[in-house]
Amino acid sequence: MSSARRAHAAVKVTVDLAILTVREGRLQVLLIERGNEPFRGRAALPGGFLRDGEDLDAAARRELREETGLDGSALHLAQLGAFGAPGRDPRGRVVTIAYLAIAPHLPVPVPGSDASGARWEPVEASLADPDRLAFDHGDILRTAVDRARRELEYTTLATVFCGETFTMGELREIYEVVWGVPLDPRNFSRKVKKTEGFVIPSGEQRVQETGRPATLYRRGPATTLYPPMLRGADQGGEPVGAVSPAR
Amino acid sequence: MSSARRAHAAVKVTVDLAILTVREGRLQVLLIERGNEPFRGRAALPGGFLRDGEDLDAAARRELREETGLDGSALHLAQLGAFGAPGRDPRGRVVTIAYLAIAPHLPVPVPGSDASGARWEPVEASLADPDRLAFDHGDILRTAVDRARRELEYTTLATVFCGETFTMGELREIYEVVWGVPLDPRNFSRKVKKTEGFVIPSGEQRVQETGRPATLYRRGPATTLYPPMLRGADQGGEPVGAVSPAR
DNA sequence: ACAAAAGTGTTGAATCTACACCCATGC
DNA sequence: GCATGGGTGTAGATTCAACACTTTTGT
Repeated sequence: MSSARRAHAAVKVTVDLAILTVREGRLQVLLIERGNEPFRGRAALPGGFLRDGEDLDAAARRELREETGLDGSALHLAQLGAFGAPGRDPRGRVVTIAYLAIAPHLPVPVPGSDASGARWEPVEASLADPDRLAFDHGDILRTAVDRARRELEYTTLATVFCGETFTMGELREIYEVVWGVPLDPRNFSRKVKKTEGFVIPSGEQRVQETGRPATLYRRGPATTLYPPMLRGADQGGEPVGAVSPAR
Repeated sequence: MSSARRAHAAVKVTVDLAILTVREGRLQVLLIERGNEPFRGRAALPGGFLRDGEDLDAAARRELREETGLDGSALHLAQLGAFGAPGRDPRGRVVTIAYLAIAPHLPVPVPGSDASGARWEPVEASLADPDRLAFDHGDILRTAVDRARRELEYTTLATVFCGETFTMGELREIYEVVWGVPLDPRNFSRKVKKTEGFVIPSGEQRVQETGRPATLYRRGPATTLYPPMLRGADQGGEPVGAVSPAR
């Protein structure tokens, strides 16, 4: 217990974004290099302070646009939760609202970026060293990846990793990369097609470098998957965000 | 777009709790009657301001204790997310971090309560009128109930609704009440027992008012359920907290 | 022809659902 | 005995996992 105990702590609120994509066969996250103190020169998730009169979701979309040039209305954007440990920001008491954004396989590093250097990096690299990212961004990223993995099971989230149209193989690659397990192409295809509203055939085909041309699909109207896509047992992890032992 | 647009909005942070239990065959939420403005006399979720140097989770546990007399370490407590729409609190800019707490079937209203009147109320009643609860607490409660329903499927959350020991019938009642669907007692029992680590027999029995005595169980070590408990198709709802159309 | 990727069919194992049936208690 | 809830057995439908096999392209 610290001694300071005035009620109504003076708090600043930031919004931070874990923007994930699948590139080069790996799950990658968009990082910026911090141009200012604290943590100057360190890699960090893009984000910034909440403005007066601004909604949280709007702030997330604005930061997305300012720092990456991406259009928030086209991306999946969902709140992950609040991170507010007292010592997480050396400037003072700062609570951040973390967001998970999913980007389709994008051109490259990112156009119109505000920050010194924005780049994609494989999440394993970012998570390998707990102090690789500024603040508690390692924790946030871990939460984001967990969430993305989980949501692939029960929702159609995987389709937003893909472009406007995509092949069954591309969609399957999303699952394989995010989950880190190989899936049977035959059974995968069958299951996706059988799940009502998951994907709809666009009527066109795409010629591959090799092999038979693949049917192109686009997102269907469904958001939740029933039955869910399975990735086998275990997976561990707390029930989503449990705080107390509760056991 | 509002005109005020200084960066670094001055914000206060509160913590609000949606405390759920199953009582009298219904899913109920703990409400207090507000003793101060704004919304004086209106029903609201318990909560209060974050203090200096205090962790978010610690604040949630403190409010739980202060306002309800419950011991946070014994309850399931998990963050739901942040709610921060600009107009949600007439006192100014207040972002709240909402928590979901699950309480076992408790004695009654609640001992040692701080607030004028704390009471349990069926969630349908609280949600029937969008303005029944103060602030945006209706939204928060809806999110909490959705989350609880979802977590019953994939986690052992149901056991924390029960006391230290419980019968299969009591555990089943949790599912039936929270989901609002009847379940087959025979299949339910079999499935729970087959899921490793969900429950463990305590070796004792409880004599009922009527019928054969029931075996008493206590929580097992598992936190996630595989395979999950199923409640049939649909359910609808956005993919958990999607913000943008993303479609 | 051959490699490579897209797809279809099939089969055995596991699971879900529904329900018949037995067990143990209070009245 | 009989009502009531706890609990086991079992059969048919559905789903899953694994893999043989066919289709369609580029080289």
